[in-house]
Amino acid sequence: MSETKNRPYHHGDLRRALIDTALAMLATDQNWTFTLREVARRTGVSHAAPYKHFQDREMLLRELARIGFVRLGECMAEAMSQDFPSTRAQFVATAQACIDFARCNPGLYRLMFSSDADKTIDPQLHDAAMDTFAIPLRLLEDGQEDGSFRKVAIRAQAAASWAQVHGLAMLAISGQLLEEKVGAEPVQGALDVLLDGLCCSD
Amino acid sequence: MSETKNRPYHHGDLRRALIDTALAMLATDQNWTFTLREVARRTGVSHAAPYKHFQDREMLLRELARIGFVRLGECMAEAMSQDFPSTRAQFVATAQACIDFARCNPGLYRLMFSSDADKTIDPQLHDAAMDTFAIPLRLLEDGQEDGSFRKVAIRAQAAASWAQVHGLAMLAISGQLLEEKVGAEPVQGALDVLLDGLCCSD
DNA sequence: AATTAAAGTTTCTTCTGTAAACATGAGCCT
DNA sequence: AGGCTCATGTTTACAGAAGAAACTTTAATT
Repeated sequence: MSETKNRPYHHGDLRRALIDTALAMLATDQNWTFTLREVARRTGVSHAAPYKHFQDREMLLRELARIGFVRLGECMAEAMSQDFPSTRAQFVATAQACIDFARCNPGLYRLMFSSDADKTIDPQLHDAAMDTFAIPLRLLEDGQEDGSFRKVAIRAQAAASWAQVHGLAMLAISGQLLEEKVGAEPVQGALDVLLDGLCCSD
Repeated sequence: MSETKNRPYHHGDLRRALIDTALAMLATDQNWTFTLREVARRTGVSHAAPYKHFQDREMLLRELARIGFVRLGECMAEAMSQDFPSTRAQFVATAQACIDFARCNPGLYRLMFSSDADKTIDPQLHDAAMDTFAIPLRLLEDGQEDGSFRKVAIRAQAAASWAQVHGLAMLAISGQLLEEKVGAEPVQGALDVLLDGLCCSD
């Protein structure tokens, strides 16, 4: 009760506080159906105060998504920067990092790729997403360089890799990669399929 | 003005009419932010009438998603059932059918995989989705049988294939598979990567 | 010390979802 | 035919939300 009343009129960093509250609600509920008023209430501020920092509810959601992309990028960059016996192992570890991130933050991950995180109307969000996508791209380039990966159009390889990893992440958080459905080590197995190919080429 | 007033009290098939209106709005706006009242208004019916057919707004959305899965299944089944020189070509055509469906119905496709189409609380939706997923699964089984595809755990292969196709569809409708970004024939290229593998095995 | 502008609050309007009570009419039973 | 009944409509009511506008507080600048 010590700070119930003697809170100063000005919050100090309400923008950040609102973001933190919203991220917490997103993590708790695993959805972003919360209202802006509820966020304001939990932050202990009037329902109109958020509008001083965010044009509307959707702008807050896009900021949450942007933060999500930054964090995802950090996770993948960290996983990628360790020592590996092969580029292949490095690829798997980086992919696993993305999928783990989705598993730990399903709500946030869904938001990042939902239509509420429209990258065409928010340059900052767009850039954050692009920066994150650039991380695995470097891995592919290095892999082609050192002979680990086939030398085909890097763009196609990147699209395929990203589609695969993102697709697995989405399947994972929809509960469709459970052991009983898909065997043990489902992600490893699926990544092996991508790495070795579907066809019998040999 | 001929039928403005002399509409009968009972609609006849309001449930279907509401679904049609909602599908049309989804197709026009490419999002499902429409309100239930607006759907009712456009269907020419009072704002409470929909509740006689749908428990709440989310239930209508799940029904739209269910219809989406049925239609997607039809598209893939049709593409798959044609004559092909190889199982590989059949696989590509089926994948393309899914991605084309997403391109033609981006709003609906997004809804189908959004958290508003929660398969864990709607058995009918869950079943429709499973029926659709089963279609490419048969293709993989046949491909393993006839020696076109590697004989690895079918579940892992299915997960990888589905992840790849769904991932590409999502990238496509996010405008991230444009020629200038990803080269010509981006989908074909990405699918080739999956089919042949990322690694230099040969 | 006075002024200003950013960051809060209060108040108000318009909308939504949803519940409850009421109205209509199509189909069935006699 | 006459009347019941129930699914399917409508009307009315209400709580809560978005967002605009006008007002208040306080930190910072001059």
